[in-house]
Amino acid sequence: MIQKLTEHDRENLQESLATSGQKVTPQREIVFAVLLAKRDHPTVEDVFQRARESMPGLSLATVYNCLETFVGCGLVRQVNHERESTRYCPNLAPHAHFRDEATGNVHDIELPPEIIQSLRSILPAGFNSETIEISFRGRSQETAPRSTSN
Amino acid sequence: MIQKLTEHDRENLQESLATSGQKVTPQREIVFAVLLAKRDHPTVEDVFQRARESMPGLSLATVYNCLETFVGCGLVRQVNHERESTRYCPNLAPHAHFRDEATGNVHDIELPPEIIQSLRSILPAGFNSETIEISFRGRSQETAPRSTSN
DNA sequence: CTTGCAAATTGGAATCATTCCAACTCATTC
DNA sequence: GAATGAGTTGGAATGATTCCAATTTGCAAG
Repeated sequence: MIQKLTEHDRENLQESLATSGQKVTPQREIVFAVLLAKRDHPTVEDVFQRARESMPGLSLATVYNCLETFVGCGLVRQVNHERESTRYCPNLAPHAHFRDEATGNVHDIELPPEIIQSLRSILPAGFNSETIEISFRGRSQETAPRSTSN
Repeated sequence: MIQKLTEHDRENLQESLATSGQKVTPQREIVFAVLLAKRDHPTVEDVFQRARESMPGLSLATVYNCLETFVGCGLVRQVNHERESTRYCPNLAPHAHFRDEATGNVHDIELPPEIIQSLRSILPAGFNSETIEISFRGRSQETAPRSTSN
């Protein structure tokens, strides 16, 4: 079951939405809370299932809408690996992703600023990048079961 | 219209296929030739259209099969950006991709070994990566029309 | 309070890339 | 020249995502 948002998180949500002229709704609160509650890079379907526990009437379309809205106002990041379902991630710090082929789990990998800097520097003149995405694929010796919880 | 494979390219194809116990077929030759002829990171549909010019009876399913086979034996790389259709790339040297948001074009960006090295080094112990994918998204001042030809 | 809006939500249909499958082709081998 | 098996084919099936028209909701104005 999903706990409610902390005061701080709700404000964050409220402000980010307001900035792009949008409002907090019960659905958006729940979807946001789900993302914060378990940071295991859930798919839309995952979010849908979890959110339904608190709000049974919630529709899949709304989950798509909410997540798109959040991405639009910079509250969460999309994570894609190959052509698998898109996953969502409320970690806004610059980071790369490691996808464990054995388990399917996705881990955040901290990204030191100097690496980002050196990556930018390999772009030829005239290439202006807004986003850099880095993903590793391989195997990790995870001990924990499926999760990278909060 | 697609030129035939050079002697060298055909041998390359033949050997790579043979290594995983597979044979050269007319369809595979054409699909491979299409990839080499214009290295603009075509989608399956692109490849299909181009290959049909030389082999009208070719089926889409076969193009999918051929490309999958090539990826399997290391002849070409898959390139994914967000959830767009998969693109294919016969450039085997380590490189990143730059996706121009304005045109949709994808450019190869050379990747110096020391960068790859430093990227590997940010992985925590226990994470063994087989592949690193790096993609930039932004805008470039391209002068040339849609292509990054051979 | 009502009324009227605009934004948000909903369920289901539509789309699109990709995969699956069963039938067919073709080159080889016995 | 029949059997074998890989490869090819067209069409059906799948699955994630998007689209859409109909409601619902939250407010603001009267």
